[in-house]
Amino acid sequence: MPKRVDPTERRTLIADALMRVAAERGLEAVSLRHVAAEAGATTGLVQHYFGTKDEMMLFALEVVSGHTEARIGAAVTALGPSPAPRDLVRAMVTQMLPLDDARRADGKVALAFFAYAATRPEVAEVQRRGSLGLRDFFATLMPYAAATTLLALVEGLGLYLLSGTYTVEDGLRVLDEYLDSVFSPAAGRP
Amino acid sequence: MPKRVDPTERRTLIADALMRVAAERGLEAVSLRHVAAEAGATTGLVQHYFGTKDEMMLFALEVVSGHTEARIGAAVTALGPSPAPRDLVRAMVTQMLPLDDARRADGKVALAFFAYAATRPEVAEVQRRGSLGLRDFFATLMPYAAATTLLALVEGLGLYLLSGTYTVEDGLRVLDEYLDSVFSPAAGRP
DNA sequence: TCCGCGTCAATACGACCGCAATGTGAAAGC
DNA sequence: GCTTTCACATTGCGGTCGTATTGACGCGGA
Repeated sequence: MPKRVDPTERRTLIADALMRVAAERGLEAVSLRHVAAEAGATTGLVQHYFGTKDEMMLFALEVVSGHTEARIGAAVTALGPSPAPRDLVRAMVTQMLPLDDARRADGKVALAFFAYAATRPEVAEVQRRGSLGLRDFFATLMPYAAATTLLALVEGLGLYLLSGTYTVEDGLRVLDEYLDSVFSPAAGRP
Repeated sequence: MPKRVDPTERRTLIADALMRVAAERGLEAVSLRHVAAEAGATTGLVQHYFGTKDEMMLFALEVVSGHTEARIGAAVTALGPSPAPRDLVRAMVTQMLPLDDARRADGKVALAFFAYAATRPEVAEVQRRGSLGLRDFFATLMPYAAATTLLALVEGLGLYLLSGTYTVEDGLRVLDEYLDSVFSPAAGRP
């Protein structure tokens, strides 16, 4: 047998390059050549690990959601055991907001994929499942309607933060106010 | 002078074709050839009225925002004079949601442009100005923080409605609940 | 009348695209 | 040591892209 290589390692290496290209120049700049160049490889390598471009895109989408899920998981464990519901929810949705460069890059790619999904039903299905899973989890911590609202609110905040329309302070203030309205029992009313 | 033609009429004709292509096949399928074919014209005509592709895209973006603004204006005048603030706001944001085919198509294009803007600062600036203008107007009808929240919420709802993640009923329920929380004086509390 | 210009069509060009085919090099098994 | 097989590199094909160029056609002004 010849030299053996971990295929998923190579695939994530390529997907990382893809996301760098997508974050810097947009998803429409993602081509086999550009991704290969960004990865310091040739198009042949990319072709070897992804039979077609669509395969590559789909894998990259999974990597992006993997990033956010990993961040969410880390933030949750950092909270220690049995945190207050409000803290838990806040820690989770905070990881979905573009608050630093890493999350900004992921957010850009995620947004690009959202538009990409508008004409690819199978991609849309992946996103749909992820969002609804999150919504259902939130619904165990707060009323169903509030969970639905929260998710939409966070998505919209992410958009406006990404485009620079809202400042980070505004975004966090909006988020905290909404969490207050859900989790605190109509505070400050005599 | 030779044959004269209304240039803006031709330009909107082309832009309409562009939006049809974008709504059906995604913004990445928007090319001079495709747009020209959809408009029943040649690429030469498109080039004649838009020196470059970017000019065409920018004009189309203005047309999309024009659509929503027109819908908003119509909905507002349909409300008659001096409507209740809640009704006014609801009528306006409802026009930003993809609740029928026309608004769905516009929403798809708007989403595509949002992603497009992520790598084009001058496009992002156009969108930013529009959103902040709307936010400031809403801020004359409700608290500033609530206006900020509402806009983000509507944007997120639009996304989830577009992707089919939320149903129209869910979306409208979320919207109405939020409007209740803003406009009704902590109802149902003795 | 005919000239000039606005309007549009036709075509060509160079760049880039996804993808397939083919070649090369090295390590594992015999 | 030869062969096999995986891991990549190279190259080329057919197509589409944005754009520039060029020309035809029609009509208002001289």
